[in-house]
Amino acid sequence: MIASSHVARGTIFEMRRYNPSEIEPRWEAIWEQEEAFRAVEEEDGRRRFYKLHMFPYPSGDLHMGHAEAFAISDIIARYRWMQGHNVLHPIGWDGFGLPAENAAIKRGIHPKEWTYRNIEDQGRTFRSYGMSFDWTRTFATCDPEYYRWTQWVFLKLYEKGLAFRKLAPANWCPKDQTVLANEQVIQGRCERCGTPVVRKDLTQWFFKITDYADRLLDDMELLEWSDRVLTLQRNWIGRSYGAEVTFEIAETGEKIPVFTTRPDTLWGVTFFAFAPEHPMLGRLAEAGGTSAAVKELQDRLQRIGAAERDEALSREGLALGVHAVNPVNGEKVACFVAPYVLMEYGTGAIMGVPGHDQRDFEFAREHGLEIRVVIQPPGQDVAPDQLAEAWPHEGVMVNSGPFDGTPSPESIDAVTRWLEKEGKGRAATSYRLRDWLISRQRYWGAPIPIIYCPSCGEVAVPEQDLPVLLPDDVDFSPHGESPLAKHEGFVQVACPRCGEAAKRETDTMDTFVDSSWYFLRYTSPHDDQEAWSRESVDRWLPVDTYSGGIEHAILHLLYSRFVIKVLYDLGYLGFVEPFTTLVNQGMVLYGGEAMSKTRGNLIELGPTIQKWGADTIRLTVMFASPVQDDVDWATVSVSGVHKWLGRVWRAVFAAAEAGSGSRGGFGTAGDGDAAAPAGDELRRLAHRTVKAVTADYERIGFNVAISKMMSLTNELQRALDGGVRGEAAREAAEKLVLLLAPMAPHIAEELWHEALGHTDLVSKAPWPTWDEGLAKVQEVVMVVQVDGRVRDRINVAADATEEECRGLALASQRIKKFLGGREPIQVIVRAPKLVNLVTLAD
RNA sequence: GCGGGCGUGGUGGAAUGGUAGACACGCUGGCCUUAGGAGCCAGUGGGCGAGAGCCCGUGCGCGUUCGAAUCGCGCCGCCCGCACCA
Repeated sequence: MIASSHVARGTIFEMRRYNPSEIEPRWEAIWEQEEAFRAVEEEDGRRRFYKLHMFPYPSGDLHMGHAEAFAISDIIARYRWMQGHNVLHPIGWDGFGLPAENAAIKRGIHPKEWTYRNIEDQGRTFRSYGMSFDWTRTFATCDPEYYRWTQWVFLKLYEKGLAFRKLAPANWCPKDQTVLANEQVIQGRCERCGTPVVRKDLTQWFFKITDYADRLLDDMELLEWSDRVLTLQRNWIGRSYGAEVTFEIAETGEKIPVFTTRPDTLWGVTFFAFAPEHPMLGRLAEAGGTSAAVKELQDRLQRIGAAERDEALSREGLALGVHAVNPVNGEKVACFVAPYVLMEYGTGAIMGVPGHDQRDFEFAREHGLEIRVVIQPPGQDVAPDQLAEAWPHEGVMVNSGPFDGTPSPESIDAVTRWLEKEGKGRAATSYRLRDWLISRQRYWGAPIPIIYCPSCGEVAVPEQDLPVLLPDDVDFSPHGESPLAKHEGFVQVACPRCGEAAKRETDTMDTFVDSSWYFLRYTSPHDDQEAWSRESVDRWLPVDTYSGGIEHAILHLLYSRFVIKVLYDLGYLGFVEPFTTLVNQGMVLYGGEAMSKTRGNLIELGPTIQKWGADTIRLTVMFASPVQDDVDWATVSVSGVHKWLGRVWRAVFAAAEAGSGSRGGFGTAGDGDAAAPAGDELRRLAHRTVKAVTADYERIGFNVAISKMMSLTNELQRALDGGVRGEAAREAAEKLVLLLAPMAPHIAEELWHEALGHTDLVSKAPWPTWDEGLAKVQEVVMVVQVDGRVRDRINVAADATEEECRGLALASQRIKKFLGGREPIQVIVRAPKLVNLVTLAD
């Protein structure tokens, strides 16, 4: 018994105005009191449904972007409750991260205080938005009770050899004396001070995600995600098939492999090039007598950023004075150092084929190197000096010794097999994906649980010593190394193995590590014995529907998939993909631009709810466009939706009153027979609407679902005005309220109790059903076409046969007029909707 | 350059290969009201017509089909991602 003051049927109805500011807080309090949306851990025969939305970053309060995203999540969760599922719909916060630190530096308050204050604000706004979260399971990733287990996950990867340190170039701002994440480098400059960023080599921690490249690609077939996101991930991993071919340096005898996707162009190699960071370069330059010039080039590159390097150096290069021997024909070609060769991809060295690669072509032109045609476009005979650009496409091999005449694409396999047989190379696969750099020289993150001992070396913090607590009293302004490095109490530690004085790792983890496993923790959020209970995780996971912004299409989703696969391999989980279905919502724009604080066009959610009510906002963002499309808040009509809710309010109260008097049954009119057919029609419409709207909920077509509910509202009111009374009116009103409940839960509860007199929560009420017979249309408008043009419309019974339709169409006076005596040469009948009379021969 | 997506009224958007523009916003006219960010009614793709109605119309072109916004091919334009990835 929840309703405090529901009005019994048959009493005098008091027609109140729709007043969301009075209704909404009341129902929010009731849901919370009743723990209406608490996921049930025990087995109770219901299907479990895990609805997750990407947890928010606690910077400031919620804005309209959150309004759109979380409305989708909440509607799905509430719909599943009404479908009789046991729903897990949790919320937490991605608490660590740079913005907290920067905001804190700017405002002079501690990141912790700033973060937890924002979490509190956001939580309050979520409640006033009517979110059906299970509030008993909430946490933030910056809680020590949480990051303890993030550190534990790190240790599991470390034990498996998947977390390791290596020297790697980082983005370094010389002014701020700090390492920057890629996202903080805007066009080669520091996002904060505008100083050009330089490369600096630092020893940093990585996760070996590259080991999982194939599985991350191949398991995509298990996912119901949009092609868009899957393609983004596929491109990001960037798997290429080809061959590794070993060249030999003529002067030193050193062997150096290169990766190529086009082994069929091997006879077109006219030069060889190394990346400027290639480790062999020093020795080769020495052998070639070019050490000074090479050193000068390397130093210059070191000083400038990656972006500038791309533009300024384009096809620059320097001959090393040594030669590489092409294994297929024994030719010696000149070796270069060239900045367009990347150390990070393949082997850091390339074979140069100017005839068939545009970059090699431009390089050859620049340096006066030979251009050779070894793949002839089909049916053509192109001489090298006729080439205006490289020919990277398919063709027939020429000037290629034993392979002359071999057509691509078979030529690639043929040459690869030959290389393997001759011991000159082998089939190989290369990836664009790099290992995941997780070190951050920052304060506000989870400390990496590693200790460096002078005797024992790198030692993992024992599990029972977790968490490695982040100290509060730290000077977190940037100084070029982690702020933790200056905190003696943190750094100094006894070696867990030998007890000697040792030092802690002072870098913290990338926040993407925190968010790569948080969805597991919701299943047992307060467990202080283990990160998650295997039993509980197996019950709830994988997530049934995961929703969130497209901006996380690559990093967060890829990292989570990777971590889950590792944990599966280690036996901690029983599934390989965390998120079965993914829904990406569009952005909320303002005047065609993304909302942002700096632009000053950020519409906050809290005040907007104050003004219109949560239900109106939820419906407005859902009605404005399909969920995956953007919404421009500058052009939406909040008042249109608000007015509709007013009509729903009045119609449902009126219907309840009209339905309370006579209980005579469906279609019975209170005042006269005239309304009986209208009541019958209303009833059919109600059933038809339930069927259609249910399908819309299933496919997440919320904008269309709303339009159908609007139509039902309009017809209900019209029917009431036309004198419809009794069950027909009441049933239509009930079904409307039930259909509306996931989207506008507050007004739905109020009407369910106050107008319709129920005592249970509509939020947990069974989803409305429909009668197929009633939902079926009785009479339809049949379109009669002559030669594909609509010439008449005839009302026919929905079950009219093909023969009946044909007869009606041919009997039509209008159609006779259009036929003008001609006999149709063909009659297409699609009973009962369409007849097409064809008179034209083609 | 490569990959993906998208082009429908003044606007947001509907439309299992079968009535294009549902449902709204906006606008126009009218009614009601002391008043209203209220309510109600009618109209609203373009052209022609007094009207019944006719013609045109989903970026452009070609095609498949009795029939195309929808399927295929070729353009044009816009958006997003990656970008010297060998």
